[in-house]
Amino acid sequence: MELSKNFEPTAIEEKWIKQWKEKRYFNSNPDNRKPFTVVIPPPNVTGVLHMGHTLNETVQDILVRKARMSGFNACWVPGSDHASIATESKVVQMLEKEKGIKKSDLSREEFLRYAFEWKEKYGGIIYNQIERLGCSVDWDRVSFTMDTDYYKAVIKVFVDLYNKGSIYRGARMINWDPAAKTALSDEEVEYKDVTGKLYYVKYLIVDPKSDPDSYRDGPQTSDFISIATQRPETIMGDTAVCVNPTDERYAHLKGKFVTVPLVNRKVPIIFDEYVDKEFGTGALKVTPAHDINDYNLGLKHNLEVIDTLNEDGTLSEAAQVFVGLDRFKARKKAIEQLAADGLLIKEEDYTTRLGYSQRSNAVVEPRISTQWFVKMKNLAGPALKEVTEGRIKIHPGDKFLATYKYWLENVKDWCISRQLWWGQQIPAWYDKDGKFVVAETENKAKELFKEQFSIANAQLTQDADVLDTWFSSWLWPMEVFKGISNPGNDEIKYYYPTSVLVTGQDIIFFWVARMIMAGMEYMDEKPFSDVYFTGMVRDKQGRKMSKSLGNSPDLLELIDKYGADAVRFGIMISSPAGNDLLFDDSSCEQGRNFNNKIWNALKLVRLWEGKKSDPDSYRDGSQIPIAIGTEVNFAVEWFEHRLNEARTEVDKLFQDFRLSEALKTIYSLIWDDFCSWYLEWVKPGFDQPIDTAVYNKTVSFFEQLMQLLHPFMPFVSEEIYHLLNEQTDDLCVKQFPSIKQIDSSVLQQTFLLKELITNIRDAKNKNQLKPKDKIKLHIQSNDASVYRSIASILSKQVNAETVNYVTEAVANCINVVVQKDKFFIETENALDSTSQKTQLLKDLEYQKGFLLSVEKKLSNERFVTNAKPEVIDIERKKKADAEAKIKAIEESLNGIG
RNA sequence: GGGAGUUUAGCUCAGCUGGUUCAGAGCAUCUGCCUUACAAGCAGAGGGUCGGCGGUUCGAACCCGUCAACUCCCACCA
Repeated sequence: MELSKNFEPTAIEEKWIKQWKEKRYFNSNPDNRKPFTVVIPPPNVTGVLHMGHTLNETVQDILVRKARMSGFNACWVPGSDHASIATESKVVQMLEKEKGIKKSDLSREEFLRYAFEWKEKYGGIIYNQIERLGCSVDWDRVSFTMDTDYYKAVIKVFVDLYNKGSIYRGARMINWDPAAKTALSDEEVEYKDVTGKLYYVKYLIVDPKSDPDSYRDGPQTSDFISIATQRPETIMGDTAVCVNPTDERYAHLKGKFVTVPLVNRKVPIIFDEYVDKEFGTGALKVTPAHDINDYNLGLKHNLEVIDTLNEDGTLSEAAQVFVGLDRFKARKKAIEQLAADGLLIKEEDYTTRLGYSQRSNAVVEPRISTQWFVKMKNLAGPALKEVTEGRIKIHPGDKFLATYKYWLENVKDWCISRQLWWGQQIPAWYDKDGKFVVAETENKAKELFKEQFSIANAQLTQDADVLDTWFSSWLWPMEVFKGISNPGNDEIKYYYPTSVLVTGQDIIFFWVARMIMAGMEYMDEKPFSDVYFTGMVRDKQGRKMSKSLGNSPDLLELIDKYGADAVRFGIMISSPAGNDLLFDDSSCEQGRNFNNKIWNALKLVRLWEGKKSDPDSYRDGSQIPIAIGTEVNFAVEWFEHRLNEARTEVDKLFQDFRLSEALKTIYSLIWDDFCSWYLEWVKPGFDQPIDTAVYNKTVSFFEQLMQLLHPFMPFVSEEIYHLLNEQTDDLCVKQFPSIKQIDSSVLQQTFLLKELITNIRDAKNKNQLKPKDKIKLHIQSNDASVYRSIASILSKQVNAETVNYVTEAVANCINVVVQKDKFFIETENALDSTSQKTQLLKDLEYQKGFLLSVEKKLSNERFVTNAKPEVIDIERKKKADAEAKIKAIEESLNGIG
């Protein structure tokens, strides 16, 4: 078969995706092997994979493939998350844009029908991307957080936690998203610094003494108190003004009242330590309905709560003015009005942190509302212990342990109800009087009404709200194996706990911590043993990748351009664990080049196939026949050793989750050791045959290299594996052979050989000799035997016609000193003895300087007494070597004259 | 305001328990090569007082202190 010039990934990827799938290699069922389980962090069903996903998926696939090839029953569960709020807002948008339908015009059932349609249509996109990337997931196990059983499991957990007293319903101040018109959890709020204005407003003081009983209507004094606020539009909800009790500026105001501007309500001046005397004017307007601190103050001082906002962020009737206006428009109006009333003192620029809804990006409004909450304190304890006591290991550990601990130790209750339709509807049932029970079904609820309230045949309506999407995804590692809906089944027993969770550090609280809580609560066992946090993917300039910046490359386009292997390579090569990585197309290019390098090595080896000296003698390549020339034997032995050494190293790196290091190790093993050294060493001369045993051995090495590379670059490795030889198996399920530690005697000689080749080539180059210019090489050494096994390779690599041993200097030659021995390069070209001399002198100077530093160290008494004996021995050896080399160089210099 | 992390060649990063033939790799740059697997390649070269200062040590990129810059997380100051 004719091999193409370069590696062409597209058709090859398609072929292997299909074959792997047909042969069901990635489908897992419980058996006698140890499981290696990974559950995918379910991407949002409506999304596309961005580079962050690409990184996570690639890391998972590498771990899973490695495990599968190492004797484990590897099971990687794919799936997606219904992503309640994110999806619902997309569906709402789509309905308005494409069909002109408003959500409010639809019934819940109708809306959900559209939402499911949408999910079917767009949910497939991410699965296609996962497949194209080469992810070895078990497609029979696709899970979705709104699957029927999954839905039931979520409801079951809600009911159970409620019955245990861990879920409660109550009115609290929560984060309200006025765009999505739903409550949010604390974690769904993102704070950003914004420059706003601080407005100083006059609150006129009312003296009630004139008429204590009707102070509210009492005369206003011209005296006022100045109050700084960022939110003049909430003035109408003010129910007090608060100052610090120790603030002497305001001591005279005890018992007095102020008039709230715009609405002329009289409210008391209260005193509380909470107020910072130094900030603003030292006086605070208290708006219990619209600020968490004010709310707490209100509770403490028993203040009235006036909610002046509607759920969509417009002003409500209670505001009395600007009713129906959006809060930001109302702010403008309020400022204008205050100025007109002569109550606006001044405004100044001010930087503050505002909370934004993670999903709708609307400014979050603190709002009092009745919601469902999970008590977190009890759940947090075991989850904290699993990590602090080391049963769950976080990688990289030191960085995230502290964050994790802090959050769990200070965890607040979790608001889980959302005023949405897309999600699991809360299983609470109300009668017309507002009495309610929590039950999995309506019938069960009716029974409970009978039991608890002695009401038979109550007319019940279900709570309209759905659950936070994370309230379903925290069950993910259990419920993908039906561990909640069908507890104790064979699969959950086999696959749980999973092996490693690979995810972004941004969802450590949203998801990781809560999964551990749920796992401890429902399985009494951690959900995974290791957590590997990948960093955030940024662009070259260090900016976060985002749609709005347009700096996030399209995964499928990247794959089309470079190939999936190259993309995987590109994202892994510069991806230190836990650190952010700056992604750039050029690293994919490097991956593509690597593909070609391998491809070309394949072409070389395939060329040899027809040139085997004795085609039938060896098939298995397990032994080297005696007949092989020593030089080749040497190369084979060396590479065998090198391969095993690298494999040991790679295994160690895998254990530490240092995957990009592992990839670098393999990259350099293939490119440098295999292609640059080994293949050159065993390459037969032009038109020469290659020894069959060496050929077989080379193929075997190549196969092993591809196996080592396979987890990282599955397509090219599988393809090459099959092109190297007729195979009876596929690489993706081929088990790694055990690593033999080879006690190699050739290592010293390899160093020598490499150094010789490099130095002699360099010397030729510096003397204007082309690589193909023939030379005669004379070696002057006390121990010629060390050169015996490498002389043949050496002569070939430096293009020496002859290699012989001499006892004294040879005249008119290029002089090279390597280690302790002298080499004389005889050539027909004219030589420039000056440049040679310069070269040798430079080398001599360096060696002398080096010797000096070593001697200085060794003559330092305190070094000799304090340093470890091994270290001293090393220094002594350095000294001896340097002295020998200096001697050799000096002799060479004398020879040149 | 609290906490964590980062700072090594133009860029992205290695450098594990402190020991100068370790100051490295890959990109990028420059110079030479279409040498019969590979120009998406090969052979070379330049480039860093390891953020600043101080300390511990016989010896520090590595340990300690301090300062600076950047990044992230957490927190209710109008």
